[in-house]
Amino acid sequence: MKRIKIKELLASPPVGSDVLVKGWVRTRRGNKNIIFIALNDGSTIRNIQIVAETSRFGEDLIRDITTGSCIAVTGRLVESQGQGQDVEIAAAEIVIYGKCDPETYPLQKKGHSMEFLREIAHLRPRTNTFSAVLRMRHAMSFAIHKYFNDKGFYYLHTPIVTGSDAEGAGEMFHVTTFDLANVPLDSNGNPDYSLDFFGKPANLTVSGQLEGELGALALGEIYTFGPTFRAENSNTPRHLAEFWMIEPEMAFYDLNDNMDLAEDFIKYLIRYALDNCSDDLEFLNNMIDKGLYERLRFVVDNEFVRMTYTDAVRILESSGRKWEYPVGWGRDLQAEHERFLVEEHFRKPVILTDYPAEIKAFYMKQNDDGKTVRAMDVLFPGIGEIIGGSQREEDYEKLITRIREMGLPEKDLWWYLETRKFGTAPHSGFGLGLSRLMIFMTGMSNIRDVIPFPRTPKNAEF
RNA sequence: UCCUCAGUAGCUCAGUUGGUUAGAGCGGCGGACUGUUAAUCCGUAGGUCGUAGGUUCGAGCCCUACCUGGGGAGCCA
Repeated sequence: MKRIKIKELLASPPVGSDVLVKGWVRTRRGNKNIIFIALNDGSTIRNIQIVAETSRFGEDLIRDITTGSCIAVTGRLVESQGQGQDVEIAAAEIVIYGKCDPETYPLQKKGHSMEFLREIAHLRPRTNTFSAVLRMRHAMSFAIHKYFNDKGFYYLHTPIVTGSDAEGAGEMFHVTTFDLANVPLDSNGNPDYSLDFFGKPANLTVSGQLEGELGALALGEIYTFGPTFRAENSNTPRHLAEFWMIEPEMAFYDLNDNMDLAEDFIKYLIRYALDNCSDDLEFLNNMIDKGLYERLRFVVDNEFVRMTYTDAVRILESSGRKWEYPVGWGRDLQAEHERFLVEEHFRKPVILTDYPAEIKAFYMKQNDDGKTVRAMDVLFPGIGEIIGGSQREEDYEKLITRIREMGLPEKDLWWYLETRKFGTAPHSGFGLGLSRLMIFMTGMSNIRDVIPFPRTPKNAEF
Protein backbone atom coordinates (compact mmCIF):
# COMPACT_ATOMS: atom_id res chain seq x y z
CA MET A 1 0.00 0.00 0.00
CA LYS A 2 1.20 3.51 -0.78
CA ARG A 3 1.81 5.84 2.13
CA ILE A 4 -0.50 8.84 2.44
CA LYS A 5 0.62 12.06 4.11
CA ILE A 6 -1.47 13.21 7.06
CA LYS A 7 -2.07 16.59 5.46
CA GLU A 8 -3.58 14.92 2.43
CA LEU A 9 -5.49 12.44 4.56
CA LEU A 10 -7.18 15.18 6.57
CA ALA A 11 -7.86 17.42 3.57
CA SER A 12 -10.28 14.90 2.06
CA PRO A 13 -10.60 11.92 4.36
CA PRO A 14 -11.24 8.64 2.50
CA VAL A 15 -13.48 7.34 5.26
CA GLY A 16 -13.97 3.59 5.04
CA SER A 17 -10.83 2.80 3.11
CA ASP A 18 -7.58 1.30 4.32
CA VAL A 19 -4.66 3.70 4.59
CA LEU A 20 -0.96 3.63 5.44
CA VAL A 21 0.55 6.49 7.43
CA LYS A 22 4.07 6.96 8.75
CA GLY A 23 5.24 9.40 11.34
CA TRP A 24 6.44 10.21 14.85
CA VAL A 25 4.41 9.59 17.98
CA ARG A 26 3.48 12.80 19.78
CA THR A 27 1.56 11.24 22.67
CA ARG A 28 0.12 7.91 23.69
CA ARG A 29 -2.82 7.50 26.05
CA GLY A 30 -5.05 4.65 27.04
CA ASN A 31 -5.58 1.67 29.26
CA LYS A 32 -4.80 -2.02 29.09
CA ASN A 33 -7.41 -2.67 26.44
CA ILE A 34 -7.01 0.21 24.05
CA ILE A 35 -4.44 2.89 23.30
CA PHE A 36 -4.68 6.19 21.45
CA ILE A 37 -1.69 7.51 19.54
CA ALA A 38 -1.36 11.06 18.26
CA LEU A 39 0.78 10.68 15.13
CA ASN A 40 2.48 13.51 13.25
CA ASP A 41 4.44 13.27 10.01
CA GLY A 42 5.43 16.91 9.61
CA SER A 43 3.20 17.52 6.60
CA THR A 44 0.82 19.51 8.78
CA ILE A 45 0.61 20.69 12.36
CA ARG A 46 -2.43 18.44 12.81
CA ASN A 47 -2.08 14.89 14.11
CA ILE A 48 -3.97 11.79 13.10
CA GLN A 49 -5.32 9.69 15.97
CA ILE A 50 -4.45 6.01 15.81
CA VAL A 51 -6.65 3.64 17.83
CA ALA A 52 -5.08 0.31 18.67
CA GLU A 53 -6.69 -2.51 20.63
CA THR A 54 -3.96 -4.01 22.73
CA SER A 55 -5.27 -7.55 22.24
CA ARG A 56 -4.41 -7.29 18.53
CA PHE A 57 -0.81 -6.33 19.13
CA GLY A 58 1.85 -7.83 21.34
CA GLU A 59 2.55 -6.23 24.68
CA ASP A 60 6.16 -5.67 23.58
CA LEU A 61 5.09 -3.70 20.54
CA ILE A 62 2.66 -1.55 22.50
CA ARG A 63 5.34 -0.83 25.09
CA ASP A 64 7.70 0.49 22.41
CA ILE A 65 5.19 2.99 21.07
CA THR A 66 6.39 5.92 23.13
CA THR A 67 6.60 9.67 22.66
CA GLY A 68 9.10 10.34 19.88
CA SER A 69 9.16 6.85 18.38
CA CYS A 70 8.68 6.43 14.64
CA ILE A 71 6.01 4.07 13.37
CA ALA A 72 4.11 3.01 10.26
CA VAL A 73 0.42 2.24 10.70
CA THR A 74 -1.94 0.45 8.36
CA GLY A 75 -5.63 0.51 9.14
CA ARG A 76 -9.15 1.56 8.27
CA LEU A 77 -9.92 5.27 8.33
CA VAL A 78 -13.11 5.65 10.36
CA GLU A 79 -15.19 8.42 11.88
CA SER A 80 -14.02 9.06 15.40
CA GLN A 81 -16.12 7.98 18.34
CA GLY A 82 -14.49 10.57 20.55
CA GLN A 83 -14.49 14.36 20.62
CA GLY A 84 -11.61 16.41 19.28
CA GLN A 85 -11.17 14.86 15.85
CA ASP A 86 -13.41 13.89 12.98
CA VAL A 87 -11.58 10.80 11.80
CA GLU A 88 -9.12 8.28 13.18
CA ILE A 89 -7.35 5.14 12.05
CA ALA A 90 -8.35 1.79 13.49
CA ALA A 91 -4.94 0.15 13.45
CA ALA A 92 -4.59 -3.27 11.79
CA GLU A 93 -0.81 -3.35 11.56
CA ILE A 94 1.90 -1.32 13.26
CA VAL A 95 5.58 -1.39 12.34
CA ILE A 96 8.09 0.31 14.59
CA TYR A 97 10.82 1.99 12.55
CA GLY A 98 12.59 3.62 15.47
CA LYS A 99 12.18 3.20 19.18
CA CYS A 100 12.65 6.20 21.45
CA ASP A 101 13.87 5.73 25.00
CA PRO A 102 11.43 7.70 27.19
CA GLU A 103 13.97 8.12 29.96
CA THR A 104 16.44 10.01 27.80
CA TYR A 105 14.29 11.58 25.06
CA PRO A 106 14.27 15.26 25.99
CA LEU A 107 10.93 16.22 24.46
CA GLN A 108 7.92 15.56 26.64
CA LYS A 109 4.22 16.06 26.23
CA LYS A 110 4.28 19.31 28.09
CA GLY A 111 5.61 22.55 26.68
CA HIS A 112 9.26 23.53 26.84
CA SER A 113 10.95 26.89 27.04
CA MET A 114 12.40 28.30 23.82
CA GLU A 115 15.81 28.47 25.50
CA PHE A 116 15.78 24.77 26.27
CA LEU A 117 14.63 23.86 22.78
CA ARG A 118 17.44 25.94 21.32
CA GLU A 119 19.89 23.62 23.05
CA ILE A 120 18.32 20.65 21.29
CA ALA A 121 17.98 22.21 17.85
CA HIS A 122 18.41 18.76 16.26
CA LEU A 123 15.09 17.67 17.81
CA ARG A 124 13.07 20.86 18.05
CA PRO A 125 11.61 20.58 14.53
CA ARG A 126 9.52 17.80 16.06
CA THR A 127 7.63 20.26 18.21
CA ASN A 128 4.45 21.97 17.07
CA THR A 129 5.93 25.44 17.35
CA PHE A 130 9.06 24.76 15.33
CA SER A 131 7.41 22.65 12.69
CA ALA A 132 4.91 25.48 12.20
CA VAL A 133 7.68 28.06 11.96
CA LEU A 134 9.73 25.95 9.55
CA ARG A 135 6.77 25.23 7.29
CA MET A 136 6.04 28.95 7.21
CA ARG A 137 9.67 29.73 6.49
CA HIS A 138 9.41 27.45 3.49
CA ALA A 139 6.13 29.05 2.40
CA MET A 140 7.67 32.52 2.61
CA SER A 141 10.73 31.44 0.63
CA PHE A 142 8.52 29.99 -2.05
CA ALA A 143 6.27 33.06 -2.10
CA ILE A 144 9.32 35.31 -2.50
CA HIS A 145 10.39 33.43 -5.62
CA LYS A 146 6.84 33.35 -6.92
CA TYR A 147 6.32 37.06 -6.40
CA PHE A 148 9.43 38.06 -8.29
CA ASN A 149 9.06 35.43 -10.98
CA ASP A 150 5.48 36.57 -11.65
CA LYS A 151 6.75 40.15 -11.99
CA GLY A 152 9.47 39.20 -14.47
CA PHE A 153 12.43 39.54 -12.11
CA TYR A 154 15.39 37.20 -12.58
CA TYR A 155 16.94 35.31 -9.68
CA LEU A 156 20.62 36.25 -9.68
CA HIS A 157 23.15 34.15 -7.78
CA THR A 158 25.62 36.58 -6.31
CA PRO A 159 28.84 35.17 -4.86
CA ILE A 160 29.16 34.01 -1.28
CA VAL A 161 32.94 34.36 -1.31
CA THR A 162 33.99 37.88 -2.13
CA GLY A 163 37.29 39.64 -2.58
CA SER A 164 35.99 43.06 -1.66
CA ASP A 165 35.05 44.67 1.61
CA ALA A 166 33.67 47.65 -0.20
CA GLU A 167 30.24 48.12 1.27
CA GLY A 168 31.49 48.20 4.82
CA ALA A 169 28.25 46.69 6.04
CA GLY A 170 29.97 45.04 8.97
CA GLU A 171 32.80 42.86 10.15
CA MET A 172 33.53 40.00 7.77
CA PHE A 173 34.54 36.38 8.14
CA HIS A 174 37.83 35.63 6.42
CA VAL A 175 38.05 32.76 3.98
CA THR A 176 41.44 31.13 3.75
CA THR A 177 43.16 27.79 3.24
CA PHE A 178 46.16 28.92 5.30
CA ASP A 179 47.22 26.82 8.25
CA LEU A 180 46.55 29.46 10.88
CA ALA A 181 49.36 28.14 13.07
CA ASN A 182 51.80 28.66 10.23
CA VAL A 183 50.76 31.55 7.98
CA PRO A 184 53.27 32.46 5.24
CA LEU A 185 54.58 35.98 5.76
CA ASP A 186 55.88 38.55 3.28
CA SER A 187 59.02 40.63 3.77
CA ASN A 188 57.10 43.07 6.00
CA GLY A 189 55.90 40.32 8.29
CA ASN A 190 52.30 40.47 7.06
CA PRO A 191 50.36 37.45 5.75
CA ASP A 192 51.36 36.81 2.15
CA TYR A 193 47.95 36.48 0.56
CA SER A 194 49.45 35.89 -2.89
CA LEU A 195 50.06 32.36 -1.61
CA ASP A 196 46.48 31.91 -0.35
CA PHE A 197 43.78 30.08 -2.32
CA PHE A 198 42.39 33.14 -4.10
CA GLY A 199 45.72 34.96 -4.27
CA LYS A 200 44.25 37.85 -2.29
CA PRO A 201 42.28 38.33 0.94
CA ALA A 202 38.80 36.85 0.66
CA ASN A 203 35.73 37.04 2.86
CA LEU A 204 32.20 35.74 3.17
CA THR A 205 29.74 38.17 1.67
CA VAL A 206 27.88 40.68 3.81
CA SER A 207 25.54 41.62 0.97
CA GLY A 208 24.91 40.72 -2.64
CA GLN A 209 23.82 44.22 -3.49
CA LEU A 210 26.78 45.52 -5.43
CA GLU A 211 26.82 42.45 -7.67
CA GLY A 212 23.03 42.65 -7.81
CA GLU A 213 23.32 46.11 -9.35
CA LEU A 214 25.52 44.66 -12.08
CA GLY A 215 22.73 42.22 -12.88
CA ALA A 216 20.02 44.88 -12.84
CA LEU A 217 22.01 47.00 -15.30
CA ALA A 218 21.82 44.14 -17.79
CA LEU A 219 18.72 42.08 -17.02
CA GLY A 220 16.53 44.96 -15.90
CA GLU A 221 15.01 43.57 -12.72
CA ILE A 222 16.76 40.99 -10.61
CA TYR A 223 16.67 39.70 -7.04
CA THR A 224 19.12 37.81 -4.92
CA PHE A 225 18.07 35.42 -2.19
CA GLY A 226 20.84 33.77 -0.25
CA PRO A 227 22.86 33.61 2.94
CA THR A 228 24.97 36.48 4.18
CA PHE A 229 27.47 36.59 7.01
CA ARG A 230 28.34 39.22 9.56
CA ALA A 231 31.09 38.74 12.11
CA GLU A 232 29.67 41.45 14.37
CA ASN A 233 29.61 40.65 18.06
CA SER A 234 25.88 41.31 18.19
CA ASN A 235 24.00 39.57 20.97
CA THR A 236 20.37 40.45 20.53
CA PRO A 237 17.13 38.67 19.67
CA ARG A 238 17.30 40.30 16.22
CA HIS A 239 20.81 39.40 15.01
CA LEU A 240 22.45 36.33 13.53
CA ALA A 241 25.97 35.79 12.21
CA GLU A 242 24.51 33.85 9.27
CA PHE A 243 21.19 34.96 7.87
CA TRP A 244 19.23 34.96 4.63
CA MET A 245 18.49 38.12 2.76
CA ILE A 246 16.41 39.08 -0.25
CA GLU A 247 17.79 41.93 -2.35
CA PRO A 248 15.86 43.08 -5.40
CA GLU A 249 17.59 45.56 -7.69
CA MET A 250 15.75 47.32 -10.50
CA ALA A 251 16.87 49.40 -13.46
CA PHE A 252 14.74 52.49 -14.19
CA TYR A 253 13.11 52.52 -10.72
CA ASP A 254 13.25 55.76 -8.77
CA LEU A 255 12.76 55.91 -5.01
CA ASN A 256 8.97 56.06 -5.29
CA ASP A 257 8.92 52.97 -7.49
CA ASN A 258 11.20 51.34 -4.95
CA MET A 259 8.84 52.15 -2.07
CA ASP A 260 5.84 50.94 -4.07
CA LEU A 261 7.59 47.65 -4.71
CA ALA A 262 8.67 47.19 -1.09
CA GLU A 263 5.18 47.83 0.23
CA ASP A 264 3.48 45.64 -2.36
CA PHE A 265 6.03 42.87 -1.82
CA ILE A 266 5.62 42.68 1.92
CA LYS A 267 1.83 42.81 1.71
CA TYR A 268 1.90 40.04 -0.86
CA LEU A 269 3.95 37.85 1.48
CA ILE A 270 1.56 38.42 4.37
CA ARG A 271 -1.45 37.69 2.17
CA TYR A 272 0.26 34.55 0.95
CA ALA A 273 0.75 33.36 4.51
CA LEU A 274 -2.86 34.15 5.45
CA ASP A 275 -4.07 32.21 2.41
CA ASN A 276 -1.70 29.24 2.59
CA CYS A 277 -0.55 28.76 6.18
CA SER A 278 -3.82 28.96 8.07
CA ASP A 279 -3.29 25.89 10.30
CA ASP A 280 0.18 26.97 11.34
CA LEU A 281 -0.86 30.61 11.78
CA GLU A 282 -3.81 29.57 13.92
CA PHE A 283 -1.52 27.53 16.16
CA LEU A 284 0.99 30.38 16.48
CA ASN A 285 -1.79 32.88 17.12
CA ASN A 286 -3.17 30.69 19.93
CA MET A 287 0.07 29.54 21.51
CA ILE A 288 2.74 32.13 20.78
CA ASP A 289 1.21 35.54 20.11
CA LYS A 290 -2.48 36.27 20.55
CA GLY A 291 -2.21 39.41 18.47
CA LEU A 292 -0.59 37.78 15.46
CA TYR A 293 -3.58 37.59 13.11
CA GLU A 294 -4.67 41.07 13.98
CA ARG A 295 -1.23 42.51 13.29
CA LEU A 296 -0.84 40.73 9.96
CA ARG A 297 -4.26 41.89 8.77
CA PHE A 298 -3.54 45.39 10.00
CA VAL A 299 -0.41 45.67 7.88
CA VAL A 300 -2.19 44.29 4.81
CA ASP A 301 -5.13 46.66 5.24
CA ASN A 302 -3.24 49.91 5.81
CA GLU A 303 -1.09 52.11 3.66
CA PHE A 304 2.39 52.61 4.99
CA VAL A 305 3.17 56.13 6.12
CA ARG A 306 5.80 57.76 3.92
CA MET A 307 7.75 60.73 5.19
CA THR A 308 11.20 62.21 5.05
CA TYR A 309 13.80 61.82 7.75
CA THR A 310 13.70 65.59 8.22
CA ASP A 311 9.96 65.57 8.96
CA ALA A 312 10.38 62.59 11.28
CA VAL A 313 13.03 64.45 13.28
CA ARG A 314 10.64 67.39 13.57
CA ILE A 315 7.94 65.10 14.97
CA LEU A 316 10.37 63.58 17.45
CA GLU A 317 11.65 66.99 18.55
CA SER A 318 8.16 68.36 19.14
CA SER A 319 6.85 65.20 20.80
CA GLY A 320 7.62 66.46 24.28
CA ARG A 321 9.29 63.15 25.00
CA LYS A 322 12.44 62.76 26.99
CA TRP A 323 14.84 60.61 24.98
CA GLU A 324 17.68 58.51 26.27
CA TYR A 325 19.55 59.38 23.08
CA PRO A 326 19.29 62.91 21.72
CA VAL A 327 17.24 63.69 18.63
CA GLY A 328 18.58 66.11 16.09
CA TRP A 329 19.01 66.53 12.37
CA GLY A 330 22.11 64.64 11.29
CA ARG A 331 21.95 62.05 14.06
CA ASP A 332 20.87 58.53 13.23
CA LEU A 333 17.53 57.49 14.67
CA GLN A 334 17.75 55.16 17.65
CA ALA A 335 15.53 52.20 18.39
CA GLU A 336 13.49 54.28 20.83
CA HIS A 337 12.81 56.92 18.17
CA GLU A 338 11.75 54.41 15.55
CA ARG A 339 9.52 52.64 18.05
CA PHE A 340 7.84 55.90 18.99
CA LEU A 341 7.03 56.74 15.36
CA VAL A 342 5.77 53.28 14.47
CA GLU A 343 4.17 52.09 17.68
CA GLU A 344 2.84 55.31 19.20
CA HIS A 345 2.71 58.24 16.82
CA PHE A 346 1.49 56.65 13.57
CA ARG A 347 0.62 53.17 14.82
CA LYS A 348 1.37 51.67 11.42
CA PRO A 349 4.40 50.79 9.30
CA VAL A 350 6.43 53.84 8.33
CA ILE A 351 8.82 54.40 5.42
CA LEU A 352 11.35 57.11 6.12
CA THR A 353 13.25 58.62 3.21
CA ASP A 354 15.96 61.12 2.38
CA TYR A 355 18.38 60.60 5.24
CA PRO A 356 21.50 62.71 5.80
CA ALA A 357 24.27 61.46 3.54
CA GLU A 358 26.69 61.20 6.46
CA ILE A 359 24.80 58.34 8.10
CA LYS A 360 24.16 56.32 4.95
CA ALA A 361 26.21 54.22 2.52
CA PHE A 362 28.31 55.64 -0.31
CA TYR A 363 26.21 54.23 -3.15
CA MET A 364 22.97 56.08 -2.37
CA LYS A 365 21.77 58.70 -4.83
CA GLN A 366 22.61 62.22 -3.73
CA ASN A 367 19.80 64.74 -3.58
CA ASP A 368 20.14 68.22 -5.05
CA ASP A 369 20.19 69.78 -1.57
CA GLY A 370 23.73 68.44 -1.17
CA LYS A 371 22.89 67.09 2.28
CA THR A 372 20.59 64.10 1.90
CA VAL A 373 20.43 60.89 -0.08
CA ARG A 374 17.54 58.93 -1.57
CA ALA A 375 17.46 56.29 1.13
CA MET A 376 14.42 54.50 2.48
CA ASP A 377 13.96 52.49 5.66
CA VAL A 378 10.75 50.53 6.21
CA LEU A 379 10.03 50.43 9.94
CA PHE A 380 7.78 47.77 11.46
CA PRO A 381 6.31 47.44 14.93
CA GLY A 382 8.34 45.21 17.22
CA ILE A 383 11.29 44.66 14.91
CA GLY A 384 12.28 48.11 13.73
CA GLU A 385 13.93 48.30 10.34
CA ILE A 386 12.70 45.38 8.26
CA ILE A 387 13.75 46.80 4.89
CA GLY A 388 16.54 49.17 4.01
CA GLY A 389 17.11 50.44 0.50
CA SER A 390 17.69 53.39 -1.75
CA GLN A 391 17.87 54.76 -5.21
CA ARG A 392 21.49 54.24 -6.28
CA GLU A 393 23.84 56.96 -7.44
CA GLU A 394 24.15 56.45 -11.18
CA ASP A 395 26.40 59.46 -11.89
CA TYR A 396 30.05 58.42 -12.20
CA GLU A 397 31.53 61.70 -11.01
CA LYS A 398 29.26 62.04 -7.98
CA LEU A 399 29.85 58.42 -7.03
CA ILE A 400 33.63 58.52 -7.24
CA THR A 401 33.73 61.81 -5.37
CA ARG A 402 31.73 60.23 -2.57
CA ILE A 403 33.96 57.15 -2.51
CA ARG A 404 37.02 59.38 -2.14
CA GLU A 405 35.37 61.49 0.58
CA MET A 406 34.64 58.37 2.57
CA GLY A 407 38.11 56.95 2.02
CA LEU A 408 36.88 53.75 0.43
CA PRO A 409 39.22 51.55 -1.65
CA GLU A 410 38.41 52.94 -5.07
CA LYS A 411 40.54 50.45 -6.98
CA ASP A 412 38.66 47.47 -5.48
CA LEU A 413 35.43 48.94 -6.85
CA TRP A 414 36.59 49.41 -10.46
CA TRP A 415 33.96 46.98 -11.78
CA TYR A 416 31.17 48.71 -9.87
CA LEU A 417 32.28 52.10 -11.14
CA GLU A 418 32.48 50.91 -14.76
CA THR A 419 28.71 50.33 -14.81
CA ARG A 420 28.38 54.10 -14.31
CA LYS A 421 30.79 54.72 -17.14
CA PHE A 422 29.25 52.38 -19.68
CA GLY A 423 25.56 53.02 -20.21
CA THR A 424 24.61 53.99 -16.69
CA ALA A 425 20.93 54.06 -15.73
CA PRO A 426 18.83 55.25 -12.83
CA HIS A 427 18.14 52.27 -10.60
CA SER A 428 17.04 51.30 -7.11
CA GLY A 429 16.90 48.37 -4.76
CA PHE A 430 16.42 47.23 -1.20
CA GLY A 431 17.26 44.45 1.21
CA LEU A 432 14.86 42.42 3.35
CA GLY A 433 16.10 40.12 6.10
CA LEU A 434 14.19 36.85 5.84
CA SER A 435 14.53 36.06 9.53
CA ARG A 436 13.28 39.49 10.56
CA LEU A 437 10.33 38.94 8.28
CA MET A 438 9.81 35.56 9.94
CA ILE A 439 9.73 37.14 13.39
CA PHE A 440 6.92 39.36 12.19
CA MET A 441 5.09 36.56 10.37
CA THR A 442 5.17 34.05 13.23
CA GLY A 443 5.00 36.16 16.38
CA MET A 444 8.17 34.50 17.66
CA SER A 445 10.24 36.88 19.75
CA ASN A 446 13.80 35.65 19.11
CA ILE A 447 15.43 35.43 15.69
CA ARG A 448 17.23 32.27 16.83
CA ASP A 449 13.86 30.54 16.85
CA VAL A 450 12.86 31.29 13.26
CA ILE A 451 15.87 29.63 11.62
CA PRO A 452 16.58 25.89 11.96
CA PHE A 453 20.18 26.15 13.14
CA PRO A 454 21.12 29.63 14.33
CA ARG A 455 24.70 30.86 14.18
CA THR A 456 25.54 33.50 16.76
CA PRO A 457 28.68 34.62 18.61
CA LYS A 458 30.09 31.60 20.47
CA ASN A 459 27.53 29.24 18.97
CA ALA A 460 27.88 27.11 15.83
CA GLU A 461 26.50 23.84 17.22
CA PHE A 462 24.62 21.46 14.90
C1' U B 1 30.97 44.87 23.41
C1' C B 2 28.16 47.59 27.52
C1' C B 3 24.05 47.49 31.27
C1' U B 4 20.88 44.19 33.85
C1' C B 5 18.61 39.62 35.60
C1' A B 6 19.22 34.52 36.13
C1' G B 7 21.68 29.35 36.59
C1' U B 8 18.77 24.12 42.34
C1' A B 9 15.94 16.74 39.72
C1' G B 10 15.00 15.19 32.55
C1' C B 11 11.73 20.11 32.17
C1' U B 12 9.47 24.54 34.82
C1' C B 13 10.31 26.49 39.42
C1' A B 14 10.13 27.21 45.26
C1' G B 15 13.89 27.20 49.00
C1' U B 16 12.62 32.40 55.09
C1' U B 17 18.02 36.09 58.78
C1' G B 18 23.69 31.65 56.70
C1' G B 19 21.85 26.46 60.75
C1' U B 20 19.76 19.18 61.21
C1' U B 21 18.36 14.74 56.16
C1' A B 22 17.26 20.53 49.70
C1' G B 23 11.14 20.52 48.11
C1' A B 24 6.81 20.89 44.48
C1' G B 25 4.40 20.36 39.73
C1' C B 26 5.16 18.13 35.16
C1' G B 27 7.86 14.22 32.67
C1' G B 28 9.93 8.93 33.56
C1' C B 29 9.09 4.11 35.81
C1' G B 30 5.36 0.44 38.33
C1' G B 31 0.13 -0.27 39.06
C1' A B 32 -5.47 0.83 38.37
C1' C B 33 -9.28 2.17 34.72
C1' U B 34 -13.43 -0.62 28.08
C1' G B 35 -12.87 5.57 24.04
C1' U B 36 -8.60 8.86 25.60
C1' U B 37 -7.74 14.40 24.05
C1' A B 38 -1.34 18.20 27.64
C1' A B 39 -6.47 11.82 30.12
C1' U B 40 -7.37 10.71 35.34
C1' C B 41 -6.17 8.10 40.09
C1' C B 42 -2.49 5.40 43.47
C1' G B 43 2.67 4.39 44.22
C1' U B 44 7.97 5.16 43.16
C1' A B 45 12.97 6.45 41.64
C1' G B 46 15.54 10.74 40.55
C1' G B 47 20.38 16.19 43.06
C1' U B 48 28.59 17.35 42.69
C1' C B 49 22.53 23.45 44.07
C1' G B 50 26.71 26.44 36.59
C1' U B 51 32.53 26.16 37.49
C1' A B 52 36.77 27.57 40.51
C1' G B 53 38.36 30.08 44.65
C1' G B 54 37.18 32.76 49.31
C1' U B 55 34.57 34.33 54.13
C1' U B 56 32.45 31.38 58.27
C1' C B 57 32.06 26.74 63.66
C1' G B 58 28.62 26.06 59.48
C1' A B 59 27.16 28.27 52.48
C1' G B 60 21.91 26.49 47.72
C1' C B 61 21.90 31.44 50.38
C1' C B 62 27.43 36.10 51.55
C1' C B 63 32.17 37.82 48.50
C1' U B 64 35.51 37.46 43.87
C1' A B 65 36.55 35.63 39.02
C1' C B 66 35.01 32.90 35.00
C1' C B 67 31.26 30.11 31.96
C1' U B 68 26.28 29.74 30.01
C1' G B 69 21.42 31.76 29.12
C1' G B 70 17.36 35.73 29.12
C1' G B 71 16.05 41.01 28.60
C1' G B 72 17.72 46.01 27.19
C1' A B 73 21.44 48.98 24.36
C1' G B 74 25.15 49.59 20.52
C1' C B 75 26.33 47.71 15.46
C1' C B 76 22.79 46.27 11.71
C1' A B 77 19.12 43.12 8.23
